[in-house]
Parts: sequence; C-alpha cells; structure tokens
Amino acid sequence: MSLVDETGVTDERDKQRLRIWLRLLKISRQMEAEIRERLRVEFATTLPRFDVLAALYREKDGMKMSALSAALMVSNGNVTGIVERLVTDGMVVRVPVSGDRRAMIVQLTDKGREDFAHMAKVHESWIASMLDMLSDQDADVLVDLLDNMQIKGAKTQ
Amino acid sequence: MSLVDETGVTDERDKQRLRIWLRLLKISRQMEAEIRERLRVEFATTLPRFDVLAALYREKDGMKMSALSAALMVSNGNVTGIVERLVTDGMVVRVPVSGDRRAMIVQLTDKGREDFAHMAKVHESWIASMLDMLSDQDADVLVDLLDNMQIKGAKTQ
DNA sequence: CCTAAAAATTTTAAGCTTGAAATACTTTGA
DNA sequence: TCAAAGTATTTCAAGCTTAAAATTTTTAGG
Repeated sequence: MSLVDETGVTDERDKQRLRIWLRLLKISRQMEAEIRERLRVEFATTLPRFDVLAALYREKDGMKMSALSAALMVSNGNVTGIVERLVTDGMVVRVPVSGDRRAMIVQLTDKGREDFAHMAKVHESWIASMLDMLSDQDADVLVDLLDNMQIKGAKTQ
Repeated sequence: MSLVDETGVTDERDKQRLRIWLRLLKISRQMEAEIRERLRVEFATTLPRFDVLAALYREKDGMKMSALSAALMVSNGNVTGIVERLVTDGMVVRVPVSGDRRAMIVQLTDKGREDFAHMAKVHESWIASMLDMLSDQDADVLVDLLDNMQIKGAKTQ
C-alpha cells in the first residue's frame, strides 16, 4: 500500500475541510459583527460584557474569577478588565470569599439581573431573525452535525 | 388568524436557532483559538496578519488599502496598523498609486509570497486535521447548508 | 477657475485579548 | 515550623479592533 496520495483524494478532502472552515468563519464573523453592532446601538454594551453577564445569570450564587474565565474560555487577565468595567456600570459586584483571601466571587446586582434578562430576550430574537433562512428541517440537521463536532486539539470541549 | 403564538411553536423555533448560533460560535472560537496559537508558536505571526497576506496572495498586482479592508470586512484604520507591522516584518510593501496621491497599493514582497505559500500549506493541513471527525458525507451536507446561509442584516455577503 | 462634496487614508481614544511576570495567599510535606 | 510548591488574581506590554475625527487629495458643478 502506498504511503503517498497518488490520486489526489486526500488533497481534495483537505480542500473540502478548508471550504467548510472558511464558510463557518465567515458566517460566525458576520453574525458576531451584527450582534456587536446591535448591542452597541441598542444597549450601549459589548459582546464580552454580555458574555460575562450570561455566565453569571446562570449561577445564582456568583462565580469566582477563575471559574468565569474558564467558562468563557478566555484568560484571567481579560476577565479582570471586563468585570472592572461591569462594576463601574453597576451590573456586578465583587465579594471576597470567606476562608480564602486570594479569591473573589463576582455576582450580578439586581440591576444587572434585570437588565440582562431583558437583553437576553431581545438577543434571542435577533438570532432567530438572522437565521430565519433555515427551514426547521435544515436547522435540525445542522444542530445535529454541529453537536457532533469535537474539534481536535481544542482546549475545552 | 391569531397574531400571538399561543402554542409556543415560535418560541421553540427561536430556541433552536439560538442553539445553532451558540454551537457555531463555540466551534469557530475553538478553531480560531487553535489556529492563532499555532500561528504564534510555529510561525511567530498572528491571524490578522495571515488574513492580510492571504488576501494579497490572491491579487498578484496588490490591493489598495480600501480594497483590503473591504475584502477582510474590517475597518480602514485596522488595516493601517496591520500593514504597518507587515512592512516592518518585510512581508509587504506600500507603493504609491500613480494618478492618485491619496491612495496606496500594498503588495507582497518576494519573501512575503514565499513565506505565505508555505504557511498556507501547513494551515490547510491544520484545518483538515481539526475537522477530521467529519465523514465525507457529513462534510458535503455541511458545506451545502453553510453555502446557503445568507445572514440577514449582515453588511457584505 | 473655484469651491463644495466626495474619496482614500491615517490618527485617536477606548476597549478587548493574550502570555508572561508579579503579587498575595494557601497547602504540603519534611 | 517553615520553606517550597501551588493557587487565585492582577498587572503589564503588545497587538487587534472599532467608530469617529482629522488630513490630504480628487472630482463635480457653477
């Protein structure tokens, strides 16, 4: 059996995967840009802030900085800055952890919870309208395909 | 006919679209992070730089700054900075446009062309390996679905 | 010819992002 | 006990990104 690809099959396969990636990237960048723009115009906020609020919304008791950066798959230093600005906005508070003076828990304020609940509803409708070219059938096929894609080499799945 | 959704059908549909978006976003972020990391470690470069080189590689005669930012769907000011650093790296040159003293054409240098050709080959193999959980059949279905997704509201398609 | 509008690009200010270094605290184990 | 290793977080420097303002040059219309 040959160790080299004499028929060009592998090469064609690689090109198909590259096409998928470029298309995936284009779509997600378009949608992301649109969402960032709408968050900016309609809610005077940003996607990173929205993402942090979304993570905290799911955890009634708040999250440690490290848990937050793990959940969002971004660096610790990154979260520090975003949370700082959210504190300034009055959306979250930092609470010291009793028993560990290194750690901090971040929690939504009442305002943060209310504001996010509203934004999340509107956000969901944006997504639905952006993706309304998909038939219900296509949507089912797509969700199924995407759910089974475990990217090789990626840190957290 | 009722104007409100009394059966929750619309709501379920919206949630399905949101699932698709979250999954799409997760996958593209994972892949992007992996690609950034590899570009950094193996080629000491960044994704934005790679993207600019890729655009210029396709255009033998170079591109005006405005054409470049349109092709990459990023702001003009953004391209200014990236090109500046690529010039420092010796990968591209700026050439004044005869007949229009406002404009600049950016072109790959010989080094830029050679370096990019190599990186592009390796890059393609990264993508193929990251997506090798897809059967050829799934890949065909996916490429077809993605090709037909024209995001509503997005600037350029 | 002249001026106002348009076009190409750069600059600026603010925020996001990272990896690496620094700081502060806790745990482990001899 | 106490030093070394480990953990949680922040700080830092560099680069990416944007929208808006500024700069320079070209084009159009009177």
